[in-house]
Amino acid sequence: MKNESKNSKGMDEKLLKPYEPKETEDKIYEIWEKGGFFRPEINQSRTNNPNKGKTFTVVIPPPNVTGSLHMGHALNATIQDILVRQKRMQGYKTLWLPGTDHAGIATQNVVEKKLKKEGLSRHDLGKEKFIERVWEWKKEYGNIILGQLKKLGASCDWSRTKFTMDEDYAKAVKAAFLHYYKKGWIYQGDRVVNWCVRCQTSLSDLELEYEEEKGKLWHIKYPIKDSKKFITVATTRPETMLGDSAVAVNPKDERYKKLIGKTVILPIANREIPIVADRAIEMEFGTGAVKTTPAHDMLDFEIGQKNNLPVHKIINQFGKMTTEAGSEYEGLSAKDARGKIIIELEKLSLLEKTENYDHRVSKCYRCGKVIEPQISKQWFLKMDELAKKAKEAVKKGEVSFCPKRWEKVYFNWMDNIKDWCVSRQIWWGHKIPLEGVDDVLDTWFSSALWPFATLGWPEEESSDLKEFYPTQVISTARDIINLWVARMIFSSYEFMKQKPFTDIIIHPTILTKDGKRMSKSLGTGIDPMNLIEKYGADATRFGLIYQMMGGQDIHFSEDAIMAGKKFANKLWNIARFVSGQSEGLKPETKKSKQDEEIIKKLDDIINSVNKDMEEYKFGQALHTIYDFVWHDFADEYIEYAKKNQTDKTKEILCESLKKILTILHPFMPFITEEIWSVLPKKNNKFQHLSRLKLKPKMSELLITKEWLKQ
RNA sequence: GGGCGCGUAGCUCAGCCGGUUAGAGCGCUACAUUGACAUUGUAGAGGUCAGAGGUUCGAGUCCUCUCGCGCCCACCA
Repeated sequence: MKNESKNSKGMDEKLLKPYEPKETEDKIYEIWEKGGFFRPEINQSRTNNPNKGKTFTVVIPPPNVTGSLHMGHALNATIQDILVRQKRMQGYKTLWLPGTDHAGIATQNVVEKKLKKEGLSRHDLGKEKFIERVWEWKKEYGNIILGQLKKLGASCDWSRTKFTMDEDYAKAVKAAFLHYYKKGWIYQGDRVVNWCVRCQTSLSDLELEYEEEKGKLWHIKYPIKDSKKFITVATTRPETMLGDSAVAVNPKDERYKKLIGKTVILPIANREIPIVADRAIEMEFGTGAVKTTPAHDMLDFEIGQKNNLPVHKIINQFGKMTTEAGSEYEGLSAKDARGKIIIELEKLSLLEKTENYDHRVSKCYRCGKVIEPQISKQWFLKMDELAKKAKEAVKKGEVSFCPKRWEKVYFNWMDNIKDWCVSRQIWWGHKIPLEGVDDVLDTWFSSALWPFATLGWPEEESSDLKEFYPTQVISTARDIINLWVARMIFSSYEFMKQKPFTDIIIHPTILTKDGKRMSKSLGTGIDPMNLIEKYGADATRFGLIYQMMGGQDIHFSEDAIMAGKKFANKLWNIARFVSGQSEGLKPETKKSKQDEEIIKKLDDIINSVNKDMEEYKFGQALHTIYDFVWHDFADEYIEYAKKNQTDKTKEILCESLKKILTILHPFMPFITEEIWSVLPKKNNKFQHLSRLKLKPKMSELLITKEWLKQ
């Protein structure tokens, strides 16, 4: 940059012996950010650009404001950064739009926990004060994760950072809801929903977690009216029998065929209930006869509707028995009620047998409490029309999953789609914009609008929306394919009349070395910030991508990050050698066999890397660069060039290094930029590698003639 | 009950459309080295490519089955 001092060997003193990422990364990031290199208005300033006028847009999957960067984020951010940096260099007007999600339940829980330490509950504060506290919390901690992304080198346009509760974003949410409402697709209904008694809200099926639990299967005899016979039902939740409205059997079941239509005396409650037929009943399970509790089970609710059964809500929103459960039980917890029921049944000799039975229990994904399914009034969005279009989009290939196999997960969900329960009973979120309704919307309702609401929708005149929509790529984790990706797709077709993005990259899941899930609570997680601290951001990015092969899950090994650090050092020393060697060169104009070979090899690997990048095979691409740089360029050619110090080898060394830096830059942006900054350049237009513009194929560098020759 | 992925060196993984002595990183062994780099170089040890059968002139590579591991979906009460 400035007049560098040279030592006696002609080597830049700037290039210290070992590479120290700490000394360069923050400094370089500041240069990029201050220079506005990540802003599309600035990053496409060249005139002779073959991709002029073309945009490339990626919106980041907005991390929850509660979160801090985990390995999955780090991998995903690196993937996106590689993509946008490459496209930027290729001359696309490139926008990577960052932001955060208000994450209704998650954030509310975090703030509630904090209040608890002060001995307060949210009810002590009241709704308004509580929401104020959440905003305060968001102000203080909500952007931590964005700062961490910067440390990783993410080249987002921070001037366009969005939050799903921003004022303009709230307008978009409101507009979207009212649009559906006017269309008649929003309705209120009584449904059995997954109810979390702790969070006091309904949850969608996708917001549940399942846990295998050792339980029991109780076989209970229900007396048949005007007979001495019984019909035995099997249940894991005997306490719900107080709310039974029927016994259901499969119409094909020979054992029970004759009983269909008969009446049963429900024990304890002493109610008369019918035996009904339903094809959904599995004959093989339990006794093949199922007690039907419409208020507390989804399937039972449906059977109830088909058969016009009364609904007895016997458990309330706090998980306590209601008046309808009978005076003996009112006020008891469901668990206590169960114990009491069992004793009672034993007294009545109606308990036929008890089996051990392991089954999956659904739990709240945020607080882990057992879900209490119960009937409640909720708002729903009709899904049939929306799902149809979204399905077609993927079928027709307008939108594609990469790797393709993930589309199965999507289709499977779309084929079995149910109306979306969009109301939640928490306080932190977008209010449902209807008179007298104080529920809020499911967080994912707002996330579903992310690709266009961040660009200015519903303002028709938004220039960003016109210029940067639709986006090209979304990159995300598999577990939100349906929760988020599917919903963005149908939202976009509904509101924008077009696809939200073309390619959906589903990145690998990062597991521990022995294939276990990384989780904070299990203590198996690794904090990427520690890796950056220890090895540098470039090395961390390298290590993550280096392990990303074949679209499979990554059994994370820190060795790969270490290899990244070593590789950075290797590159650093290659640069020291290339920039240092300048005196006592023999004149030579002809290329030797070795010269020809290395030039060809480099051009070959650049083509191969470009091809892999187009197919999002980032791991393969990085392996190719690594192998070439270390083994072909350093081990072979540099050793050759040491023995043949000529004008020619010097020239080839310089040209090759510049090409290497260019192709490696999206992967390891800091060190490549740093080395670039100290290489002699004729024209200061090419001061920063991040602003370099290339032809689509990197092997044909736009400005080869101008800058390759020194 | 459906669906998906994986089983190749001690560990983490490459090996594309099937083709000569199966590769890398880390680890291990021996040697080298004050002029790019010990965060290095050279050489080396280490694999019946989960198992069985099949297709083929020829199979980690394609087909079938078996075993083992992991994940996802579904209203088995």
